[in-house]
Amino acid sequence: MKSNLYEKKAQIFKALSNPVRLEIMDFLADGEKCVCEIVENLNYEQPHISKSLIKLKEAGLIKDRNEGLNVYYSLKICCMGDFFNCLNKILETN
Amino acid sequence: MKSNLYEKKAQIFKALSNPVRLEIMDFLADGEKCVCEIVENLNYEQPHISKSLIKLKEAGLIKDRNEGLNVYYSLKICCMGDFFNCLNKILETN
DNA sequence: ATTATATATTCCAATTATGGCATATTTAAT
DNA sequence: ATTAAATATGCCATAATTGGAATATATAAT
Repeated sequence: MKSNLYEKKAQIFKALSNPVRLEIMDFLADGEKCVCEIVENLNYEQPHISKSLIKLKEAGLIKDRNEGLNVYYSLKICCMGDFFNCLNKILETN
Repeated sequence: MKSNLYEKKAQIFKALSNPVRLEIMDFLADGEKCVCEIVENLNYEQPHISKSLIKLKEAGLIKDRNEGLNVYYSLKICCMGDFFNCLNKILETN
């Protein structure tokens, strides 16, 4: 029960424990974006971006929406901003 | 510069991306504890706990203090609670 | 039906994390 | 100086993650 909950939380943190995926989260904080926009703006291979998005989605951090050929991703979590601010403080401190 | 910042944040998330370490963070939320108390309360080997604590400390999430033979660890971060509440919401949703 | 475009998947080698066990280090007490 | 107790470190096999390259799938347009 309880340990299972820690597992699930760890899963979420794991999804966020990668610089590329963090950069994607940051980019999505600006609003919904299609994969192509993300690939254009961040400098990584399209398959890499795609895999990163899927990992974030599986963790429940973002959601997707199809429109023709495009897939639009957006944040599904509202409290990232606060926590990121907190992290910035930590990074300043040490 | 910027990518380096994402690296560092990813490092913090990585430290939190493990159920044992999350359980330790939760336990420390109650207040400062020595390693022995953590080992007694959580059911893991002492070396495992010790290594987990060091990883959390390196990430800047906890701090330590020596007193005789004992080493006391405590949280160095104030915003975990809010973010954990947010995670709970996510976990309820999916 | 063919072609083009957007996105996802598979495969793979290299790196990194995990957790157990044995052992080392440090401090205090006798 | 020895011993005991608390904590940290090193070693190791296994498992998971990483990111690149090639390929597959799906949708739309001609």
